[in-house]
Amino acid sequence: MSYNYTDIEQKWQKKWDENNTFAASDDKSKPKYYLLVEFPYPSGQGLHVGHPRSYTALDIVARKKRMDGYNVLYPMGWDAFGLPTENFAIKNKIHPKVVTENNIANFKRQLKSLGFSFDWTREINTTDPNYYKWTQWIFLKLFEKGLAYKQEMPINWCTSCKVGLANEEVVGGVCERCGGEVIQKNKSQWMLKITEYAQKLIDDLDQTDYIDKVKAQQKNWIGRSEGAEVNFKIDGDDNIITVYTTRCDTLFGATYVVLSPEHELIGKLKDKIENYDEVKAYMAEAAKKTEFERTELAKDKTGVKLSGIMAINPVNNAKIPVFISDYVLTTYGTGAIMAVPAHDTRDHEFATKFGLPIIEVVAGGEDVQKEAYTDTYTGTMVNSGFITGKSVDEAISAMIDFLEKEGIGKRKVNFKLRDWVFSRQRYWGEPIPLVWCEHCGWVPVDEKDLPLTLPEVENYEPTDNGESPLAKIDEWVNTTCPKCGAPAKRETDTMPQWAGSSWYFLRYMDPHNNEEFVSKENVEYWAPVDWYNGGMEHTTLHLLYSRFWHKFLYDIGVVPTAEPYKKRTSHGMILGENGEKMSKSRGNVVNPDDIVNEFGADTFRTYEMFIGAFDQATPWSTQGVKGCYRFLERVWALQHLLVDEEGYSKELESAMHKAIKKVGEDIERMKFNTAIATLMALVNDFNKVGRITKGEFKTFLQLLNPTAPHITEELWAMHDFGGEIAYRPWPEYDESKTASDEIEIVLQIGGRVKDKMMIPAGLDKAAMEEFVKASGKLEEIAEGKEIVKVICVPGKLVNLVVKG
RNA sequence: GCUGGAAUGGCGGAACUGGCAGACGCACAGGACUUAAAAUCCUGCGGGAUUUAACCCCCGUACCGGUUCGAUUCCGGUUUCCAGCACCA
Repeated sequence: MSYNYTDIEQKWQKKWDENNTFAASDDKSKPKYYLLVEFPYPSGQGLHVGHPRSYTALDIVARKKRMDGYNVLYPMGWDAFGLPTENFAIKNKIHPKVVTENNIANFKRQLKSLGFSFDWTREINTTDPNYYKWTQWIFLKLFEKGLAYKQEMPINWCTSCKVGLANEEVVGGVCERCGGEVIQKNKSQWMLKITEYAQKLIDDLDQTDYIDKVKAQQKNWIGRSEGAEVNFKIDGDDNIITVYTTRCDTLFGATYVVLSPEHELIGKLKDKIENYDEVKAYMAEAAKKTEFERTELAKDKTGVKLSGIMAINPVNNAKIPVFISDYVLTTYGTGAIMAVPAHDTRDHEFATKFGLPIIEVVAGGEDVQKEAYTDTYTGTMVNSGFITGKSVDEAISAMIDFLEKEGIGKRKVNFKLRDWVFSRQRYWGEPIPLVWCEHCGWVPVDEKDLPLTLPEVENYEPTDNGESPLAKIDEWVNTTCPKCGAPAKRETDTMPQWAGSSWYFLRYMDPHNNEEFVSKENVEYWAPVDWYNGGMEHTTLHLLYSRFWHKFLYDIGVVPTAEPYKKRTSHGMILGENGEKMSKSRGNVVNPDDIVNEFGADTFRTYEMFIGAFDQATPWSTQGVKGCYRFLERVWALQHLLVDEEGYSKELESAMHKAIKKVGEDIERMKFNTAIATLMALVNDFNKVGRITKGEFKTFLQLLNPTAPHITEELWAMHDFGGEIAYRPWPEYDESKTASDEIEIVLQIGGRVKDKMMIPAGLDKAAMEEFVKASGKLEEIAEGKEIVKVICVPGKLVNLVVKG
């Protein structure tokens, strides 16, 4: 009988489905293990081979953990709000809800065809009103605690999607999703105060077991810097310019001050600025540029001096000029800087262009008139009054003490992280459950009236004036104030796609609860997620947002842990066969359906794990898939070698124990490729020996089961080994049996292998040296040369140092 | 520029704490089976020198240097590539 993967796989998938084999148990007395993969956005393209890399990996871990006796939660759902669905709906005149349903059906079929052990009884969908009721509820809690606020501010506006974007969604000056041009546009937007959690989001990374690059990238994005704010008086005026600097030790070298073109002081000083027309023109010019243009044109510094305005350097009372320039960002620090051209490249460039003085205050560089000396942390202060002669570190703390004592400055920590723009002017998202009342202001919709559902509309096209499509539906917009009953209007913006995914891992713990977003009992049992795997592209978006929401929920006492995810790992991308990123335009996309049809799900899963190091990008190889198919065929053929004998045979006993240990450890370490290599080597061993005992076959099937569940269950059932592998404990190994009685060691001279010999296992260093010396081998390989030194490494080798 | 990571055969990749470099797979070559091909099975497979053959020898983990009895692994420096950030004061 040959290996008929299609029949086998359908048979077992049906069985698992009907029996809910992998539903997490409600038995809370068992130890739990919560594994999470990012739930997909059900796009029209269907599953990509990149999705199953993550799903298969944690499916293997899930199956292994079940065999280890854990109550495993491994759920799946749909992150289904979002622009592509809406755009498709508009183009094809189908309701987004219908598009979503169709896409989900297709995704689900594909996922099931791969035999993942998801708990489908807990499936969730962010667009389901029973789900987004709680997304809205959490938003209202944020609003209640003052963490959601509406503000008129310049936002990133995608001209193609006609929607505002969060900073995290703008990549290289263009829209992350569609690549369209992003401009700055003033709009009144709902914002979430993620900045309030900036410090905690950094600090609490210490409690987590995230891979280093994720931690590094999050810290980088939050961008903490320590420095000081310093006040500069304006000569003959009461206004003060406050600047932010990380290097207050260089204050004696500050020869001018620069304001961002949007700085509010410019308006206040209007009457005193002699060249206001010129200044105004520059401001207008800067406002027209997109943020991208401003940074792209960085090579050439531009700016205008505010004639008639002089600032006073507080440490030496020098009168210094004030400029506006777009190289100073309004959104960071105070929107104003003190310029130290001797020790900052940008300031140097600007000073050179405008003929401003350059004063060296840290010694050690070349000629600061020619080039800024920026590598200054080891230098000594010069030309710096009371801090002259101090090291940079000493100078910084001395200066901060001075500033605080004199009341002209203070220590200050800044973050690059900005508040989260939370409004979207689109239809296919969660309605923001707030009502605007002339008398009461923004009033939350009553909790009992949640969910506030999306109205049925004819037309969900975005409007050119930046209003949400919901704004056109009068009967929905016009309502009464929940507080005073007066006529009022609903907020018409919707939430961004990131809202639903910011807490979904909590809903899986209790997906059908109508009273609470999750019951206390369940969240206390299941939280936190033990292991979360997902793409690096979500590090600064989803991962940061969901940590923020979770921390908030922790602070209001509804979840028991400060961090949502204990461990976070990330898989590498699967590239096209040509080594390029897979994309439709490059024509190198591989469809999982084709692979499943031609080789089966078990082959697909095995190949995806064997393809290369899990955390690294690797090109797809159709030949490689065939190799994995051959392996499974050889596994199928093992039954012809089966002999009626329990236990392990003498010659393979050690190999079996080693394999159990290695495969188990490799799964924990995400070394799936070497776990499979071990199993392949084992099949080679069985063939070499020419027979396989029942004990060996059983153990082998169990070790392979997490990777290739269908074929292994089938072989197990065919040979009446009893029950199903999925419910059996993981095989045990005996450490003492992983070593053979005799081991081969290497004899070296000067680190070069000269010979090998067999010695008894388990000898300590002295005994080993004794044994090797007694064998006479050493003299033999030394070939008459004098042996100066003998280095013994137990169980490994003997190295000689010889003379002559 | 900053932060993180990587570089090993024709290819994907192994090598746990410094101890036999190239596991496992692919591709390729030769052989068996076959009328033939495919499939399958067996053998070989980093480079070089040498040889009837085997043994043996030399070089080799991006590059230069160091530490060590011994370095793919540790240290210093260089180059290239990938990812993220980027006028963040």
